[in-house]
Amino acid sequence: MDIAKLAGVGKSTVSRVLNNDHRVKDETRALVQSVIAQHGFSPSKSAQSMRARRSRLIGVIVARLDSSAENVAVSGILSALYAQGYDAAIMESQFDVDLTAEHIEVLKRRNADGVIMFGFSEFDVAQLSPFEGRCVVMAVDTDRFSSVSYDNWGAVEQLMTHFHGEGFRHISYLGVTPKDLTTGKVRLDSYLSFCESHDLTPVCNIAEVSLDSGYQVTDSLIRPETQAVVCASDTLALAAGKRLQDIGRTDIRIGGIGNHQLLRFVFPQSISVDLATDKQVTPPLNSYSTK
Amino acid sequence: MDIAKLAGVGKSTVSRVLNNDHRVKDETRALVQSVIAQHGFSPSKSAQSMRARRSRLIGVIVARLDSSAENVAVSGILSALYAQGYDAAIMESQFDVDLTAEHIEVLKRRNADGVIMFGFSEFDVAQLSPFEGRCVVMAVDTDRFSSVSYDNWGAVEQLMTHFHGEGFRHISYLGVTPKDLTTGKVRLDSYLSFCESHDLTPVCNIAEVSLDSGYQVTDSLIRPETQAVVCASDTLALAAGKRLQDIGRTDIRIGGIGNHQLLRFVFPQSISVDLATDKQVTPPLNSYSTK
DNA sequence: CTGTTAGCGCGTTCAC
DNA sequence: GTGAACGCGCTAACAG
Repeated sequence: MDIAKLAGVGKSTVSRVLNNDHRVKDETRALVQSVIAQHGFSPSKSAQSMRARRSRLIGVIVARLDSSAENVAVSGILSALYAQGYDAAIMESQFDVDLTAEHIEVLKRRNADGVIMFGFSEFDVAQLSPFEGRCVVMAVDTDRFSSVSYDNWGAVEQLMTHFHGEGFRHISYLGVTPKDLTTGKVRLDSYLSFCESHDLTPVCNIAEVSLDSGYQVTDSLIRPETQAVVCASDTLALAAGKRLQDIGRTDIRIGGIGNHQLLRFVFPQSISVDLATDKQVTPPLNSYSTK
Repeated sequence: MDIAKLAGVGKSTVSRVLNNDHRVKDETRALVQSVIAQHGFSPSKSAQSMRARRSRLIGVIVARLDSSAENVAVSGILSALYAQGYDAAIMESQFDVDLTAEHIEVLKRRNADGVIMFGFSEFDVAQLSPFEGRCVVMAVDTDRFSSVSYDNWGAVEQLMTHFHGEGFRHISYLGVTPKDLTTGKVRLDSYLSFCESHDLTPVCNIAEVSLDSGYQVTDSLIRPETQAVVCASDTLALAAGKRLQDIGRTDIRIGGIGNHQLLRFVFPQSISVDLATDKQVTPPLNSYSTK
């Protein structure tokens, strides 16, 4: 260690200063610190994590970097991590199982202390076994790992209750494929269940996760008596809103999930529930807040 | 190295297998590989980068994780990086000088091989001095580091030329504060210059970078004769589009910068130029493509 | 072709 | 309080 000789002290003294060990005389500490500052020295994380057997690095694997829902969560996660003195390695799975596997491998090789993974349908949680006990899976239900699952059922129910409370009895639903368990099946089931228990006639259809698809499929949901359209995501809600506008049905209200700011801005007749405020954490972990 | 003993060979042989060194007998290689596979072993990046004096890690500091313009660029950067066998450390500056400094410090401590930084007004490129010669600054003009600057002037000019070519002579401009050199001043100057050289009367104003602000400021740009509004960003264009819709001026065309998919979807009367296709790289670097 | 040796920069004993 | 010595997992240089 260069600093040690420059300050005329031993390596371990420098190490102690770096780690705020109290067993250092104040003058010595000041001296070492000034030398460190002068040379812009900073300890190597590689060496530290090699020796200390931990890296203070947490991998955060999102599905898409440009997903607004994930961004909200990531933003909270990052500040919580930084506050605890951890670094984050943000990676993008792109819903790709192989790419995800590579990311996990990299995290393993970097001695990551843990992983926060945003799940997707095809993702096999078993891939996380190297991080067993040190990982959290978001937006997926699994009993093998700690998981934070969004309250998909509740989100749809919340929207339905809202519209139903306004006296609406003709509420359509625009969803995504049930192959996607959480965004697809659970939300659709929640809609159907609500309809059944409240004696409503369900009118629903499935679209791709794209604006154009949502736009086109919307037509199949519109009857003269339709009063609202609940959508499985804000992207679909935007698409539906646009279609409704184009066919002059601005009387129809829109419900989305994700709390995307553009939705309400462009289509004020819409509401969107925020998944981030309504999570279910299983089992209990060290608490972290999205704030 | 555990693998070495298990396979009954020397450490360096294992190392050679790991690094695809040809100087290993095929059987030995196969043996070692099978042992490696059996134990799910993978070499520690910490140890490697400590020894090899390089980490194959590149820091990518974006301003905002949810910026669509940056996401487009990052997406291309990531695939280019992965293709070259590099890892990326994605970080978010949030336009915060201090946070950026911390990120750079972390990258230094992790022995990052280089940095790709998306600049912002207050950012002082001097902070990157530890990575002198090994960094690229995006969206900022500087002669100290390699920089990729978007063609801000050209983007506005392109939009103006487009509308002018359609015969429009009353084109307003909605910009952001000139304190922001690239998004603010350069784009505004480009507008003013175009007006002067084409004998148009400039009508322009400055908004905050928010939907609400853009919405409000739009009014000040609208005259009975107004034919188009060019905006400094797609966010502002969305805001303007909404305002124009609300006041029934859908005859007015909109120009944005950033190629945000929602803009054209919601307001088909708009066009948006893509900064990503029109970059200026200074000085020449190892080429990389956003594709 | 393969094994042995010497550090990379740090934290952690253990002596002083 | 402080310094010297050792080893983390790996690669490069050298010796077979």
